[in-house]
Amino acid sequence: MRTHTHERTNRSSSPTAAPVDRGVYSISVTAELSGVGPQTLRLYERRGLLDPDRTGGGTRRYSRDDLERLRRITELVELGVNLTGVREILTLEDQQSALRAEIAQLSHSSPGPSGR
Amino acid sequence: MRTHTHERTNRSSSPTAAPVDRGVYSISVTAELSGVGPQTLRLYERRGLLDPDRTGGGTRRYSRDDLERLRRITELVELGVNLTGVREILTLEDQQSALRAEIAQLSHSSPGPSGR
DNA sequence: CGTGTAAGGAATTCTGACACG
DNA sequence: CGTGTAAGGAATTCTGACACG
Repeated sequence: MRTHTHERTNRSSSPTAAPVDRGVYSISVTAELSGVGPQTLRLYERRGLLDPDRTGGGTRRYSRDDLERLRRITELVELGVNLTGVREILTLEDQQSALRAEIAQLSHSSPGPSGR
Repeated sequence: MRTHTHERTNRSSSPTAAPVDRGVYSISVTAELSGVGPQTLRLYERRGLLDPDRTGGGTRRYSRDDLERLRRITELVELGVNLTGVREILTLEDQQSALRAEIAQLSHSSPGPSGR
């Protein structure tokens, strides 16, 4: 997981997870940036892989975070994983990063034997 | 037809992972116990989902652990995950149990705020 | 530009059959 | 009983097209 936030960042208030990552890209821009096609993006959403924001009018707004997630989806699909599998994997990976964060915090007080 | 073996007889010596779990079931017995069919078991192996022991003559020997893993595989396949996805998921789940074990050990010295 | 749904080609998963030890 | 491989039906994934706001 790489964070490429150069400028344009949120050094405003919260330093950790940024809920400031509002959706800004339309479906057509997202399709162009990702190479994934609008219909496919809608399909991913119906399958529970993505959940972009919506404007009051119902238009999808994809965030930077959504784009990163989409990159991972594309990776897995190219690997040959079907959409149901991708959904499970993303869930597991989300859990994993939570677990790793917990370990990092616990290690703060007592440095462990550096697993892995 | 699912067999709910609630026996859970593993009170031998080591309480955690038992490397004593030698392969004992032939492919036909494993097929019968799991309802998975011999050709499918071989396919799972080629796809990297299972890696049963082999006798000197090359005959597969499935362990209790393999059976448990197979149950999980069946679960995921029935859920609609394809075999490539199942492989990735099993890898992630193996990593997860390692991470959880690490957390459990770290928590021994300093009890955390009960995550999850 | 956005929304959604129904049709069809390409690829995948799995089984039953074959040949052999 | 075990080993392996090639053939074919069923289901899935994705795209281009349609109709509409």
